[in-house]
Amino acid sequence: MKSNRPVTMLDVAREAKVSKPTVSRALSDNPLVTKETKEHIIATARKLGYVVNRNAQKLRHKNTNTVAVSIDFLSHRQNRISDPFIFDLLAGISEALGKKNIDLLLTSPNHENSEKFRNMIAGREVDGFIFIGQGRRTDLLLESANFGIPMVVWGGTFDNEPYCVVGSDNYLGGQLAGKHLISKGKRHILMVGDIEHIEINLRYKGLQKTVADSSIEVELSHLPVANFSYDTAHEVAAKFFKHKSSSVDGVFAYSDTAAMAIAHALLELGKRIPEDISIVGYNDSSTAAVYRPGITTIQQDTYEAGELMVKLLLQQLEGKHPDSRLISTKLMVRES
Amino acid sequence: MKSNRPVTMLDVAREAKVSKPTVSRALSDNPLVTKETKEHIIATARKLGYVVNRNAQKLRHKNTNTVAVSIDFLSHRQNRISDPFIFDLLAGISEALGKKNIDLLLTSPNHENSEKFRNMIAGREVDGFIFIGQGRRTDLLLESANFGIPMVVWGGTFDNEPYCVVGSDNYLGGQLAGKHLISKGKRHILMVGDIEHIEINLRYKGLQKTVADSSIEVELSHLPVANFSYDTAHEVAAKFFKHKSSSVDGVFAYSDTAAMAIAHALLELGKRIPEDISIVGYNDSSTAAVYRPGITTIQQDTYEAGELMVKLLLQQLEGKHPDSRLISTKLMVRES
DNA sequence: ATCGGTAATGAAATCGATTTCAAGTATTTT
DNA sequence: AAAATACTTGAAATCGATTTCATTACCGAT
Repeated sequence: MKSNRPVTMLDVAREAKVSKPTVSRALSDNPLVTKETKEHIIATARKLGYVVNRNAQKLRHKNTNTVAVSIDFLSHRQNRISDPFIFDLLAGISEALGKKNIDLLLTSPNHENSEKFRNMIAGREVDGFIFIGQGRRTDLLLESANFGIPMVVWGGTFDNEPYCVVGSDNYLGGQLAGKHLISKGKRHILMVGDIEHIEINLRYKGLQKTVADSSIEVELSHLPVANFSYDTAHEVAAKFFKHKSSSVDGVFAYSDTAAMAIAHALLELGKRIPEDISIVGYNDSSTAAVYRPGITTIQQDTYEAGELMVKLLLQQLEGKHPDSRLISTKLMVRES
Repeated sequence: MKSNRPVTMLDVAREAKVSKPTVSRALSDNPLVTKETKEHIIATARKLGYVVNRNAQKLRHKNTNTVAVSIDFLSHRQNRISDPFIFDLLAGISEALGKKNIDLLLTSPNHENSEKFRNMIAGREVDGFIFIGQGRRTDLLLESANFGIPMVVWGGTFDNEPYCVVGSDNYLGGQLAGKHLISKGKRHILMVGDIEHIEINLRYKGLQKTVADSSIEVELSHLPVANFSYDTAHEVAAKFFKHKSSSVDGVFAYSDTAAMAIAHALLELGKRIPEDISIVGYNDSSTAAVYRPGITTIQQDTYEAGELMVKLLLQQLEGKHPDSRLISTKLMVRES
């Protein structure tokens, strides 16, 4: 006549002929309890199949042991060819949290305001937030920061941002791309992307520096592209290279998707890659590897990124105010 | 002299000069409370910035209102070119749960056993599980099912699986691929993939049926590939098409990644796509769209999949035992 | 033999909500 | 006017753990 009521700590206490507090202490390995009673209690707990009720525990402990990761899936659905990079980042965060035994609550932003985030903190659902892939909603991020929500954001750092940002070292990325192209003998580099965009601007600055420091004379020009889609990049590149019989022999694109689109356009115009024009992308998205020609790109260590974001968030939970940080980037050389 | 203690229901009760239960009822829109007191209470709650403590609520309610989604990120890290499809699926699930106001806890399997899953259920952390992208760990899934964990699995259905599976309609997918190739005038179709694999086997059966039903005479053969990576598929295809000067003019590959690898190999051998050989992939991963030539593939509605998985899980939580289900698939025609 | 100190345990309070049940008030019925 | 019936409300119990504080038992020191 087994009842369906879940096994509670009291059940274990009764069975082991001790009191509730002793069971609690034994299971949390408190030194107050003798080794013998501890073992006995652990054994009976296992025998009864006891599992601690996390909600009761959290209520009493007042800790949530949970971090929210916010991804804007809706905006991602809209442009389907968005970076699988976000997924890699999520994997890195998941692993880092898992190692510390912290739960990961996956959430999407409320599209009106940041009240949802505030409520999740106030309602003791989560201790803090990691925001990835929502560069376009800085309003929500600023609101959240104003509420005093512990948070780390993936993206570009701008001066004095009111929250902690972790992002790619865009400046270094630009330098790496420049050095690579120059070392391949390219003498006229075209930067494709909107340099009003903070992250891309930093890459451009890095590229500029490398060109300026080069012992060889290298020309640098720039082609702005407003929109992030494959098609737009393809169109802009096709137009640019068709009309101008330019001397450009190296391209640094704002993303791998753009790099592929540009490669596509160039091949259609009969150019050879990399003999005539060499292309470097950004992100090392999984697409870059299987594309033909393989896209040379700037790779970011998503594992390191996840670890770092989690670390910085935990520091905030301890009351610290860590600065924004950059993660290392490196060049991934492929055919292009 | 503002205290830092969080605002509780008792604070609201005192401020509004009513009792705790009345506040509780007012906030949950219980008809027992008069409209006036309700409004008054809601107003003071807002004034004090009160947010219900979810842990206390869950403890008392005994519901968790949370579903776990398990993805094996580690195995994904290993083969980097794994389907971004998993990400799309996750997005679909996230949206479906969000609509029903259910929290999504993202978790990874314990690599030894399924005890972690059991504890999450017993510890009232989550009500049930959705498993995606871990077809290779059926042992964990079976263990979990034996524990009586409410669960839905993404993948291939096999007869009498002891848990609820949602997957692509592989048989229909095979038929669609076959019809497409035949309509493009192809007369010798090669199925590439391991037909011991349940899902791929179903696609093969669908393809066979279509070939058999065709008014035109069509030859069908099969090339097994053990491993799921790009490189293996490329190698196997290169060898096959180099040695055999075969009559194959249509290929149905087990995935988009394989389709691209095969296309790659064929182009290297000087074949034209689709003039000489036409290729159909599977999954409509984001790579398939940007690849050149664009890969014709079988698309699955991930939005629908997410909705369905959530629906079936909720049915289980109501004590029902829904059958496994297939989601609709359709042909996405591109250049290949 | 008494005292002080330490080690191990348990009774009761607590975390912050919800629910049960009793009680009070207002309204209608006879 | 008394009784029966609704409506509202609140006191106390409850969910399942942890923590505080008091208590007991045992040891060595005086």
